[in-house]
Amino acid sequence: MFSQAEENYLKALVQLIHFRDQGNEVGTNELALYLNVKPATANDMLKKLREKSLVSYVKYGKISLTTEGQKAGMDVVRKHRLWETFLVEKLDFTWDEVHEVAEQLEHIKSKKLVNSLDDFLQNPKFDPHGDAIPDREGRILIPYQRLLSEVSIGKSGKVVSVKDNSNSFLQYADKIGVRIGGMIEVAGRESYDGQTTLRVENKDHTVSDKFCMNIHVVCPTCKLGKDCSKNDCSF
Amino acid sequence: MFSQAEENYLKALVQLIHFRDQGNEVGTNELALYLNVKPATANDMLKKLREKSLVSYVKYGKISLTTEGQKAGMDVVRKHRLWETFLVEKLDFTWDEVHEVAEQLEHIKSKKLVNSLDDFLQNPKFDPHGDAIPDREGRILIPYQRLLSEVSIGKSGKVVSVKDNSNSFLQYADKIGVRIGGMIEVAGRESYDGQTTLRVENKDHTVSDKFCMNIHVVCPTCKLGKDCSKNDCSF
DNA sequence: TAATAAAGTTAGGTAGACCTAACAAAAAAT
DNA sequence: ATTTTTTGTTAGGTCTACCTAACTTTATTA
Repeated sequence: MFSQAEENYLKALVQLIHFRDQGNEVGTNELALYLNVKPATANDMLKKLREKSLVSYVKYGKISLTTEGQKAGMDVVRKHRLWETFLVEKLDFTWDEVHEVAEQLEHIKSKKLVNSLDDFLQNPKFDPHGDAIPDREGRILIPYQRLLSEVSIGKSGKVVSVKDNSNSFLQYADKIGVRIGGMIEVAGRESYDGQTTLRVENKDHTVSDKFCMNIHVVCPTCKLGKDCSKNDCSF
Repeated sequence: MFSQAEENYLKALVQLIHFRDQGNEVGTNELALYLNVKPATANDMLKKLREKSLVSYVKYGKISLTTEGQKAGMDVVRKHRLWETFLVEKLDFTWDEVHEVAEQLEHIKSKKLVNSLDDFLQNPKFDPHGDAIPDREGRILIPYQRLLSEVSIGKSGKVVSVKDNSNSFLQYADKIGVRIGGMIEVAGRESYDGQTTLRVENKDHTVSDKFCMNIHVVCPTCKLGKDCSKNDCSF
């Protein structure tokens, strides 16, 4: 079994290496920044994880996860996202309240618990933020998604996830009716600065390009699969 | 907030001081034994808890909890028992599988989580072992209960709790149909060695006195309250 | 390409929670 | 009431996960 700290590093590496749109190279500094520790600390831990064959990297080189390390990290992500789903669906937590608690719950060690919880929630494929939940083997479904900032004028998308998890962002999104599973139409976009007019629940809101770059949407007709273009796709 | 270790000590002290039938005096050695640590370790922690005004004791003297310490310990017990209830009722864990996982879950820090869970479970008063669940203020209902070994021949009792939580005991109890909430009739008892014949679900089982001393039962007609004798009590 | 900046590493140090071994006080037994 | 046993305490050490400060390597840029 892994310590809580080890699990945090493995999860962080999975997120930085596998769950990012571009730039899947990770360094000590970036990892440290992500985990709110100092580079020296991250470096210590990387050596420890290398000893345990969970990561592979050479001095001054880039970091990658071994198969075993990736599996372990995925498992933490799986638990985190299942607990988030539980909190929202069963205990009526709101979208922006779950993260902190899930950070603790993800470290509970019990295979039976995770799998029972999965069944209890009816094996959800996506969590309340719209992120994919890895299955027992660490596999995830990858919806064909793009940033709201890249959706053409006049087209619509269904919100599947957000990149920013800060309270200020989540509350703002919530206020203008932007939530996971909801539809957004791009009514207009200013070429000068990317200011974008969104139509949400029949109301228009003008938001910044920055805001749009934090929201992932999928084509509402063909949510899954990479062959989206074959259908009469919204994008 | 308290560390996980601190919480464990506070919980242990609550159990040893308040949740025991007799001998509510606790010493360093006993506490250490209970927590599977060495006396020196327990002593270190006691000094730390005294610093924080959670326990009060003098060198070589007996240990007691301050009001604050008792509240904190009760809170851990509350969480432990709520999670056990959740595991059994919602995730179909069995009686003897819950303890280990609840030991981890009890340390999750979120008032909202505990109270939501409490509501989700419909504010249970007793956990799957039949132990009382403290409420938000740390209060518990005390059922008028006695040991099965003290129930007279011919009388019946409803099982409310067990003292032994070892797997061997729990599995044995389960095998002969003894479970929380179930009825047991004392059909006979050998005065020589206390061998007792129990009638459970219309079957008779002969068990040892030791076994009976681990089971708490309440009068089935007047479960709560100390004024049991007023009614036509089964005992 | 040499100077500067950024990224990564090492050495040595702290706090928490545990340990062993030696010792002191209190309780029990002779 | 003295010895023995039990119980409790102290001192000093380990391991984990963090830290700072100093240093080295790699990358950037002038």
